[in-house]
Amino acid sequence: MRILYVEDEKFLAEAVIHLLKKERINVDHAADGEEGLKLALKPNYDVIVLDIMLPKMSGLDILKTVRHRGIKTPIIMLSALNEVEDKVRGLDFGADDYLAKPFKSIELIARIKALVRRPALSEAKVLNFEDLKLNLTNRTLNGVELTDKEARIFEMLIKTPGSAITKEQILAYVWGSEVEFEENYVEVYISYLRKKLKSLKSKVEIKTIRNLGYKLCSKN
Amino acid sequence: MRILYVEDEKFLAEAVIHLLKKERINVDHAADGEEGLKLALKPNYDVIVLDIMLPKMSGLDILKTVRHRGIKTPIIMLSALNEVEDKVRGLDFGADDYLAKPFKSIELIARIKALVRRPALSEAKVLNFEDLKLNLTNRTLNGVELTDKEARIFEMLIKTPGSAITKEQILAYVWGSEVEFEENYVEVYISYLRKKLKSLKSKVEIKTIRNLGYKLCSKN
DNA sequence: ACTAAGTTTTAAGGTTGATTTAATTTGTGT
DNA sequence: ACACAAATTAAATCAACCTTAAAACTTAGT
Repeated sequence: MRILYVEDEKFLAEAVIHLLKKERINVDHAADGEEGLKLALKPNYDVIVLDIMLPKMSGLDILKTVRHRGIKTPIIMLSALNEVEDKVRGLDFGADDYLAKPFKSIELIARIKALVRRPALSEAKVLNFEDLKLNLTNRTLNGVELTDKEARIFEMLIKTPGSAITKEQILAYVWGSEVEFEENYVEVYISYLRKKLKSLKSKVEIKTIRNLGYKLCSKN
Repeated sequence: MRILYVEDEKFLAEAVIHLLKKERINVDHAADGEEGLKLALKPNYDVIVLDIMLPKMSGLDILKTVRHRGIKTPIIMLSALNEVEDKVRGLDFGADDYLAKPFKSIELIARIKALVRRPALSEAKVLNFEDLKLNLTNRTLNGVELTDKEARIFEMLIKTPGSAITKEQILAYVWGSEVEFEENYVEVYISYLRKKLKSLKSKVEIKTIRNLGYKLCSKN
């Protein structure tokens, strides 16, 4: 599990990070709002923890921007002021939980885990469309193995059957928004996926919509 | 046999530990709730004994957290108050037994032994997959001896034949929360397990799924 | 307490295969 | 037919993973 923790109080941050690591939670830390936002837009995190009062850009602004971009990662807000105001505003803007400072680390850990609740060891995450079955637990498409990037792109496609997704959306989700945008990345991987669909003799194909993006649909 | 005993009353704790040691039971002792939880999450104990009233974190909270993590170690709750309330709540949260204070040490010892004997009686701990038979009672894989860590990792793999498990999951289950995260531990042990599978000429192999984890599957 | 055997941790170097890069070819709409 | 978008391919790169061996622990036996 990997989380992003945006916190400017150096001493507190260090203590919390230490405890999170002991819990096997990987932590990226940002010490101000701008860096926090930059990292928050990467598609790497299971949970984002945002202090509200931050240099350069407030936690609430990060929250707003992230949600505005359509990123659904669970977010926990922290506030030094136990003000109902902040709490209400945070939850309004799409935060998932709220914790007043000072808090016990164990409390934060519990809330992080509550938000993630990963599926039990055995249950597989499977997505279906027509004759296709994408298994994200062992990263196979009808038995054929996919690489990390292939699987994430196909996950996007299969989650929105019918409607198209743009290359920008794919880049944002799979590569994160910090990368130099190279649309060719997407083209290369779409090509790999098509090759695999062909080898599966699937009835489904990835259709190009010029100047827009791609969508999954039945042949003919 | 190794147990964890979480108890803040120093004098009582010393007396009980002394008697347990006479019984050749190895005891780790924690004097407050936080330390208790930390130790309880290690996968080292045959039984955990939790006082309910503790500094920093109550025994009930430890119990809840431990069970929430899927740890099945038998747990005995101790309460200074002979309150039905506590008893009921403890058992609800997944405790295996309950003992009211004051208790006689011999009583505690009897209950610990009762709990340890239990699984041996009911379940023959054998897990199968293809041509492999993992015996957890004597820790052998088709007759070949495994070390503790090897056996625990292989147990995870064989319990989820279809799907992959991540290094994080393995670290959490086998090493518990105490270690600074070292993925190389897992890699080393996977390597040892592969060597043993090879020497068994098994049809089964451990497959790496890059950036995800490992799974067990038939060759070819 | 000392020794020996077995297990786990540490660390370094080697290998592999997914990803990136880049050049070329194919396709599409006007 | 033209211009531009998208597809394809193969080679280069780089991070993830593997292996090994030695050091550091543990445990049990004398």
